[in-house]
Formats: sequence, structure tokens, C-alpha cells
Amino acid sequence: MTSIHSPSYPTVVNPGSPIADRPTVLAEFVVGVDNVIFSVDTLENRLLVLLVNRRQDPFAGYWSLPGTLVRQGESLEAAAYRTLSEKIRVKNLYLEQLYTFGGPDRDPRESSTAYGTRYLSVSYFALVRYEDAELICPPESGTTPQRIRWFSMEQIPDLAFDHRRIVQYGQRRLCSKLEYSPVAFEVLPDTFTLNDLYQLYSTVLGENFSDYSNFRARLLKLGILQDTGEKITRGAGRPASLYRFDPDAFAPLKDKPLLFV
Amino acid sequence: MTSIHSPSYPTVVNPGSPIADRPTVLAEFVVGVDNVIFSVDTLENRLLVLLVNRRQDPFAGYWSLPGTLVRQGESLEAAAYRTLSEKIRVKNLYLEQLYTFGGPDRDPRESSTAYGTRYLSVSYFALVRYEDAELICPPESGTTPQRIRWFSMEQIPDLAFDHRRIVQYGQRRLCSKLEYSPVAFEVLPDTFTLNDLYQLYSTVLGENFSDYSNFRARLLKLGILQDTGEKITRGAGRPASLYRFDPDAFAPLKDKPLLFV
DNA sequence: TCAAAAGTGTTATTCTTACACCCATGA
DNA sequence: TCATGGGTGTAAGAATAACACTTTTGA
Repeated sequence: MTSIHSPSYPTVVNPGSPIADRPTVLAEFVVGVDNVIFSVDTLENRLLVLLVNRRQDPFAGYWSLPGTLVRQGESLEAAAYRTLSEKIRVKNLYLEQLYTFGGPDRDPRESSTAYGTRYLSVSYFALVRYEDAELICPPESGTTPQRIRWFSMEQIPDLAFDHRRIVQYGQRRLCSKLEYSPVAFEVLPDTFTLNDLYQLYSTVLGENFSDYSNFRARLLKLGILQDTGEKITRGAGRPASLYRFDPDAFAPLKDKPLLFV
Repeated sequence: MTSIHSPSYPTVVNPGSPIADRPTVLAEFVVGVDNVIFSVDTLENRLLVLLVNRRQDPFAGYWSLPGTLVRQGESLEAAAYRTLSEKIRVKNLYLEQLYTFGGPDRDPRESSTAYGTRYLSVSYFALVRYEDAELICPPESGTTPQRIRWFSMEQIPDLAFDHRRIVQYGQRRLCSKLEYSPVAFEVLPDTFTLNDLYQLYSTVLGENFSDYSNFRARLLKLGILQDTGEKITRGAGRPASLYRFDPDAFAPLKDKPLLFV
């Protein structure tokens, strides 16, 4: 992220012991987890991100990433899963740590108390299957305004805190994940057509990432897809073969510099 | 990092408000920064990592990554730079955030206090130029044992905490950084020979990453190296041309899926 | 004049790209 | 019988990998 030439370091008068040596100068932290939860609506070719509407200050009324503070005895990853499970029910998902945003002044609550607590956000990146992602606070809850919903990446509103930056960072990660790893299969149904896969890729990576026929040839040559023999008809047109991802065939390719694009 | 199918989420009885709703169940955190500082000794073809010997418990006497606790008003990145500058003086360096390790039970100090403070480590990855990296606690300091030194990646001792894991994670990052980005030039002298560059790559990536002649052809074809016209003679043999990295020529290639291998 | 270090060239093979074209089905 | 969605083929050019080879220097 950062690259410097000839930096001028701050002079350290007393490096001292890192543990409780000068406890008054240490920052006090509250650690939260924020999730960038992506999904792909392949029917409408939209890349979606899940946002929640804040009820409290700061940023009451703003949309933000679903997050939580980490509890005693809870790992960061567990906190990420918990937040996710509080907002959405899914069968398949992929989750990994994204980045840690912890500079001072990223949360207005810090400035309210002099020498106040620092809010550190460990962000997680998730990809869920849109078809079976069930929002726990549904859109139709009487007259109260919608508190959780999917936003298309094209129409993300102003977000609370530095969450817009986190979303952008997440999108970059999503693109490279698709290119270098088989995440897509975590999020597709068990069996899928090559067109389903292609739609997923082109929705995330943009229209001009590859020609369908070349994409098809490359994927089949990799040998990581089993043809189930079954076919599916969707509207008019020739029925499509249903494939299944073969983890055993993929295993030896793991960590190899293979491209799905 | 994690991929699950049909996970069973913990039941959340009262999700509540994330802010200070049930303050007693929130974990209290001390946030530290640990640096994985790599360097390459091209003369001896060794990939090196900087370790410090701990004086206090826990893990007194063990080698560990140089780290520090984050101070008031200090960003995570600033803390990483500070730690680095306390141990080593360098002219050129590359630094970026690596990963955040924050599960409970990663630090024995947690268990000593019931419901104790959690130790969270935001790790940073750095690459410095070996030739002008000057250790601040030099090897020859009387009879006291050496407190900071470079270790070859092949002979890393048992490390404190989960630092071995962090080092391994850092090494993976180093390899992909070399392959996909021009970090190498941050750490080479201003002018260098193609062999210098090749040595750096093969030391980090292993002997069989590429043939010298093919490496050479690819790098020159990229057009990001300026031939300075100067030559340098090293021992017997034909003098080598000195090249300089051209950031302007590289700029348009940024974010392109280019490979240096 | 030889070995070391640097640099060039060659060739077979594979990959990529941009297409054109054929097949099976419902309306 | 035609539009639609699915699937196959191909040919030019680029990239890759494994080499052999030449050039320039110090000893």
C-alpha cells in the first residue's frame, strides 16, 4: 500500500519496553468487525453489496456496512460470522479477512472524549449466493423504513465512517479472487451451466473481460468441472449442460498461478 | 482464507446495539503492530528476516518479530514505521499491511487475568535493501548477547507467540508481490544490473522460477527499464549494463495483470 | 587463452484472441 | 422457420520454455 523513499522517521527518545512501560501513552482500542458482503444477481447482472441503515449516532440515518464489536472470547472471524448471521441466512458463503483500518480520526466518537478510545475496524470480505440469501430484516416490515438491503454497486449512497473506502477495497479483492481462485463455485448452486459461471464473471469483472467461447474453452481445459450429463432448458434455445465443480481435480492446481480469465 | 459450506452459526439471543449495549461482554483490546521485515542478501543468495530477542516474559529469551504497541494519536502504519526505525536504519523500503491476528488465546498474557485483555496484532510486511540496512543494536555490543539480527529463512528458530505463522504468511505475500508488482525496484540500488534483479528474484522465488535469458527478455520487453549507458565490471567477465527503473513507463501498466516471472 | 560473467538467438510448443459457424429447442 | 440460447472450430499472432551460442572482460 505504501512505498516511501528516504522517509524521515520520528525521533524516538525512549523506545523502552513495549509492555505497559508508559501506559499513559498507549492508545485504548475498541475493536469492531465490518463486513463487505457481496452477492451477484445474475438475472439482472448486478453486483450487490449488503448495507444496513444506522439508527444511532454517529451517522444516524446513514447506510453502513454491517458490523459488530468483538466480544470476550470471540475470535475476529467468529465476530464476522456472527454479524453475517444476524443479517442474513445463507447456505453457501465465502469469507476472508480484508484489511484493518485503524488510523486515528476514522470515527467521530474518538474526538468526543479527549484522549478517547480508538475505534479499530477489522474488515471482512464475504461473497454469498444471492438466490438463497434471506435477509433477516425483510423489506416488508410494516411502515418502518427498510433497515437492511442490497445495493447495486452502481448506486451506493454516501456511507458512514470510511465505509466507502472499505467497499472499494473489497471490490478490488473480489475481482482478484475471481481471477486467481475458485471462489465462484462457493457461490454458485451445486450444479450450474457454463453460462451461469460466465454471467457471474462478467457481472463482477465487467463486460469486456473475455469472450464466452474462449472462457468456455479455458474452463473446460482446466479439467476442474464435471459434466453431470444432465441438461437444463431455460426458455427458448438449446438446453445447457449442467456442470459440477470438482474439488479433487482442483486440489493439485492450488497455489499454481492459474487464471480463470 | 476460510470457506465453509452450510455453516451452523451460533445462535444470537440478543444481537442488540453494537455500541456499549452490553459493555461487559465486549473484549478489551491492546493493539500491537508486528513487522515481518524481509531483506535479500544477493551475494549469498539468502532471504532474510529480522528478529529480535525478547527480554521479558512471556517468551523471554525467544526470538520474535519486532513489534510495538500502538500509542495515542498514532496510526497503525505510523506504529509500524516507528518499530522499524527503532531497529534499523534504511534508505529505501517498502511497507504494507499484512494481516490481523486477533483470535483469543494467541498471547499467554490473556489467560493470566480472568476475562483479560486481548492482544491483537496487526502485522506489517516490509522489504528493505540489505546493503544499506544498518541494525541499530549492532552485533558487537560487548558481552551482552545479540538482541537483533537477520535470520536466513532456512534457519529460523522457534518464535514467540504465533510469529512463525506470521512469517510464513509474509513470505507468501513477498512472493506474490514480486510476481505482480515492481517492489523489487524499491529495494535495489538506483542503478542495477539485470543480474542483480535476477538474483533478487531467484533468491526469493527459488532457483527454478525462470531461466535467466527468458527473464531478461521479458523484463526488457516490458520497457520499464532505462539503460543508463554505464557499465560495471564485477570480477572477471564482461561488464554489465546498468539499468534504472522508469516509473513513468511503468505507470500505464499499473493494475494490469502483468507478470515479472 | 581460458574461464567467468554478460548478453543474444532459435525453435517447438502452448496460449490468446477474435471471430465465424453449427446445434437444439420453443414459439 | 426463425429467433434464442448453447456449443464448436479455426487461424493469426503472442507468449513460454528450453536451449545453444556469442561477446567481453580479468587472470
